[in-house]
Amino acid sequence: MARPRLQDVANHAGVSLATASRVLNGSSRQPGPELVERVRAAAADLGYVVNAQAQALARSRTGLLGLVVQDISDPYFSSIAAGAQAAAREHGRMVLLASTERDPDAERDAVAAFAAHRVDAIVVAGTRWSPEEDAPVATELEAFEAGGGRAVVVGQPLGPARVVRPPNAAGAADLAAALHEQGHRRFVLLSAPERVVTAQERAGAFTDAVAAGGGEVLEVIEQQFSRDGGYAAGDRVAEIAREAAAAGLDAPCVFAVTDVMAIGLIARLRDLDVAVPDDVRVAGFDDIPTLRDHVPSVTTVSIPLEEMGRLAVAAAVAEEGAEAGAVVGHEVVLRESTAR
Amino acid sequence: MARPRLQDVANHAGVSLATASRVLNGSSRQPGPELVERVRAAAADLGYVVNAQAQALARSRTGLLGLVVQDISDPYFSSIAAGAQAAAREHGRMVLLASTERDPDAERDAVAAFAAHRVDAIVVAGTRWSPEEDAPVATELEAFEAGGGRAVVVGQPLGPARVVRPPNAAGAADLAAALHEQGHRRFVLLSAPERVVTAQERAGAFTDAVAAGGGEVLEVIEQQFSRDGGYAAGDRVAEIAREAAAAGLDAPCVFAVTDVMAIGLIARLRDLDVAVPDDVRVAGFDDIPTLRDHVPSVTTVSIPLEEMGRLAVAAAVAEEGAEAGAVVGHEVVLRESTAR
DNA sequence: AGGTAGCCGGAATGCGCTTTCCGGTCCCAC
DNA sequence: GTGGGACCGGAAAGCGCATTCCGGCTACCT
Repeated sequence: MARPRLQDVANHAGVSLATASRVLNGSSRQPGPELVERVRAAAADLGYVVNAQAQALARSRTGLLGLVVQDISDPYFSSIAAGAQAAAREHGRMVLLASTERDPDAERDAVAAFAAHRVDAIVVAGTRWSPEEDAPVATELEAFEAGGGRAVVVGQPLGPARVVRPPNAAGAADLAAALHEQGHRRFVLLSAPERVVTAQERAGAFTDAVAAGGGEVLEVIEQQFSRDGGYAAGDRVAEIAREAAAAGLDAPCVFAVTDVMAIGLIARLRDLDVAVPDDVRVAGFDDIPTLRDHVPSVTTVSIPLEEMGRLAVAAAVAEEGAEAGAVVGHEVVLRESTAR
Repeated sequence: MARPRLQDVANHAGVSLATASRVLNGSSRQPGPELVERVRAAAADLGYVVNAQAQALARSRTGLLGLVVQDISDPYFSSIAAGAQAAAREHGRMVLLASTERDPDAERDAVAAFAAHRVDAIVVAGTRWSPEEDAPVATELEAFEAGGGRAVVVGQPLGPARVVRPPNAAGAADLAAALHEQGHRRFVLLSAPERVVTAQERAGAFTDAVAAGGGEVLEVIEQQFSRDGGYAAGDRVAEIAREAAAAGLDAPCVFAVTDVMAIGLIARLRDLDVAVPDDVRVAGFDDIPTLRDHVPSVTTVSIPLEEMGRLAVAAAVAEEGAEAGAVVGHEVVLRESTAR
């Protein structure tokens, strides 16, 4: 028993294919009420399920939305994905997902695969890399838009894509100002390799703001952009803290460019019996959901992850005339980890 | 400039449509090397991108995999999704994602939408509900398999689907045994409404094992199957703990049927100045990634979430002959939260 | 040398649906 | 009573591709 086709429904209802199509698939032109009824009944009778593939081919619109994230199991991305998914559902779109394990090549492959599936729009979420590494994805997106698709990126500009920008610079600057307000002056920067643009944006703005406030960045530690990177930085941070204590100086304040690094760092410091915030202060960035129940509670910059996902989808499905970029707010949240 | 079609490539290369198709789309029949070269060059020249929709229609296979989860921002599901995504990529499949906000109706809608998109297989991850609530999804899956698709569920049996079963009963029993071994005898069960089958499986097996060991379940608290549910249970747990202390009894041990509830509970207990594990012990279930850095570290049952996602995809893409269900291991992990 | 098996390209069909166009009705206005 | 809109149902032409035949060759076997 093969799946019934629209033609079968039409036959069963004693109408033409065109009429059946108009009844069942949201055409602007609706046949007379009696026929509508007959077609509906026939469809129900046969258990007809429309073939979206065939529809897409005929309409040359798929109603599909491609979402590329760098690691779907990372709370940063799964929050964005949740927002995007919800918005897509509201707009009647389906989401094709790709998780790239933070590999720019996989990012390009994902975009290419989405293009092959003729998704109506592609959302790429996550930090940009070096211009060389970004180039292939950018080219792919270029081709995609040339073919009539729309590209949106959550992060930094990439090729022709519209941009939803996390408030990296503003957030980091405000964080620096708030910490200054609290009396912190001696900072350590826990950042990521230069190619990670998000880390650079946050670190750069933080450094500038610290300098402007008359503070000092004692050292920049460069580590992986992950929980384990933060953990790995723990030993060096512990040393710095001990030197400060020995010299009778104020405990240093570490700005980890992302919450997951801050969490990893604190875990290592705990292993090493370095107290937070007594021996060293720690601040992060993102305010990921799991941070809420962390001990000690962690100072961070809260950014609306789900909303960013929603905004990206909104930009992706918006009518031609719609605006280009979206700005989102942020909020510095001071918690125990930087208490004096 | 419209997108080039295969026909354009064929013309440009001076060959027939059939030949171009055979060259570019992994046909078993490969034309002569000279033609292959010409077609390749023409495709590159024109920037040809195959139309997966048209392919799907012609082949009547889409290469799509539908993944239904109950909340993509929940680490339980995002871990499963990560495994599923990785496996899908290895198998050359694309993933269509739906997140249902734990609504059985949305679950059914998602399955129906996937069926309309003619995905080759559907994976539904998450606890089952009451038989009445499950029925619509089950019916939908039934129809889907009748139409030639394959259904896999991660959780409990549902309609005709193959099952990847989390070791709920075995894990909970082993946890009870391990806690008994540690000397715990007085337990409190923090469970979820009866309709949440996963919670019932864990709670049931735990209760049985406690009874078998000569322990006692003092009380069953029923709350939402979420972090906030755990938080809400905090007040009652605190009371129980205080009564125990007043009566000079051993501090009770709470088994929260999922880690996120355990985390919420501990958060509330901290607010109330009830010490874990001194005043009350807490154990969870799942060993979600974020648990690693929780303070106090939490006793739990570790289950291989990513692997479950992979297994589900493997079952979904397996050849006809392949086996039905998959079993996964588990491991009780004793940590500070239940230390005596 | 004759015959046949095996290849190779290409024409043509069809996957399931949307949509344009067309001819036919009905009704209203003049 | 007639002409003209407005509407309505259906035939047919694609949407872009895979794949089945089919006719023509070559190479090999006898």
